[in-house]
Amino acid sequence: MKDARPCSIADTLALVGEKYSLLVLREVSLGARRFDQLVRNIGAPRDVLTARLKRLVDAGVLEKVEYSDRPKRYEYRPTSSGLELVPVLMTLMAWGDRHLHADGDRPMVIEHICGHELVPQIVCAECREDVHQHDLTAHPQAPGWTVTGPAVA
Amino acid sequence: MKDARPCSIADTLALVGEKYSLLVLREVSLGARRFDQLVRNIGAPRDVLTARLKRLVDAGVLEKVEYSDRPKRYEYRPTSSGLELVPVLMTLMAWGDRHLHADGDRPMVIEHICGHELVPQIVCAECREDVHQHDLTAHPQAPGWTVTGPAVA
DNA sequence: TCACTCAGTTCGTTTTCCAAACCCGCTAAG
DNA sequence: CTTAGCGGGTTTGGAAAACGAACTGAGTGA
Repeated sequence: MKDARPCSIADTLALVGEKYSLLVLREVSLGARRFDQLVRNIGAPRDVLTARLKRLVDAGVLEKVEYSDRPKRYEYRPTSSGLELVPVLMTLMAWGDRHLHADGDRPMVIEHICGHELVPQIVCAECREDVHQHDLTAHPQAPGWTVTGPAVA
Repeated sequence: MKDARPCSIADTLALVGEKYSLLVLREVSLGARRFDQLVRNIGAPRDVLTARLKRLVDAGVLEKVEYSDRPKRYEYRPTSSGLELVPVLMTLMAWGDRHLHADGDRPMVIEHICGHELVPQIVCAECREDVHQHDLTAHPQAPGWTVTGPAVA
C-alpha cells in the first residue's frame, strides 16, 4: 500500500474496506445497532468487531450512543456520512444478485417507494443519462497517475 | 463470518472485498494490466497480488491473456462481470471525494461523455427517481433475517 | 558476456484474525 | 443473600495472512 497512487477509492477503502466494516454499516442501516446483535448477524469475532466499531466511530461514520446508564449500555448509529455509504451497499448487492445468485434466489429484496423492487442504476447527476464505462474519461489531478491504456473501461 | 446472515453484499465482499482486490479492478479498468504495473500502482506485496489475481480470475471477474509467448507473458483484463463492478468503484470514489477530500483536492476526476464531471447518482431503474435511504424497505427472502428496526436507514 | 525486463516464487518476520473463556456492572428470581 | 442471566466488551494463545526483500528463470538487447 505504500507508494500507491493517490485515489479516493483507495482512501475510502482504507476506512471502510477492512473485513466486516461494510457489513457493520449494513446492519446499523437496517436497525441492528447493539454489539451482540452485530456479533450475531455478521458472525465476526468480538474483538475484531470492537476494533472496527472504534475505527468507524473515530472516522465519524458511526456514532456511539448511550441508551442506558446503570448499567451503561451503548448502541451504534450511522451518521449522515455513514448513510451516504448505503449506495455502495446497494451496488454491491446488485452485483451479487446478478452474478452470484443468477438463479434468482436473492437473499433479500429492497423495495423502492415507487412500489418496484429497487434495481440501482447509476446516472450522471448532470445529464441524468445512464453511466456506461466507455462514456467515461479519467483525468488525474495528482502526480503518480500515468494512465496507460484507454480511459475507464 | 460463520452463522452470518445470507446476503448478497457479504457474498460480493467475500469475492472482491479482500485488501487490494477492488484496486486491481480500478487499475485494469484504467488500462494498467500487467503484473509489474499493478504492483507499482497499487503498492501491494507481489505474493499477495498473485493470490488476488488468481482469485479474481477463478471468479471470472478478470481474465489472464497471453500477450507474448517467448517469453511467456500475461496480462489481466476485466471481463464483462468485472466491468459491472465499476459502479461500485464510482460510488466509493464519490464518497471519498465528498468526505475525505472535502477541500476539493480530488486525486482524480472522471468526465462523463456529456461533458460534465461525473457525479454518480443512484436512481431506481424503474421510476428513475433518486434513491434516498428512507424510501427503501427491506424484504428478507431467506431465514436468518429478523429486521429489528426501521427499514433501510 | 553482462545488464536488464517481466512475472512471478521463496523466505523469515510481523500483524491480524480467530474462538473460547473470562470479567464487570447490573437486574431479577429463588 | 445467593445465584443466574444479560449486555458489552477484554484477554489469551494459537493459526493464518500480510509484509519487504531477495531470488528465479526465460528471454532481449548491447
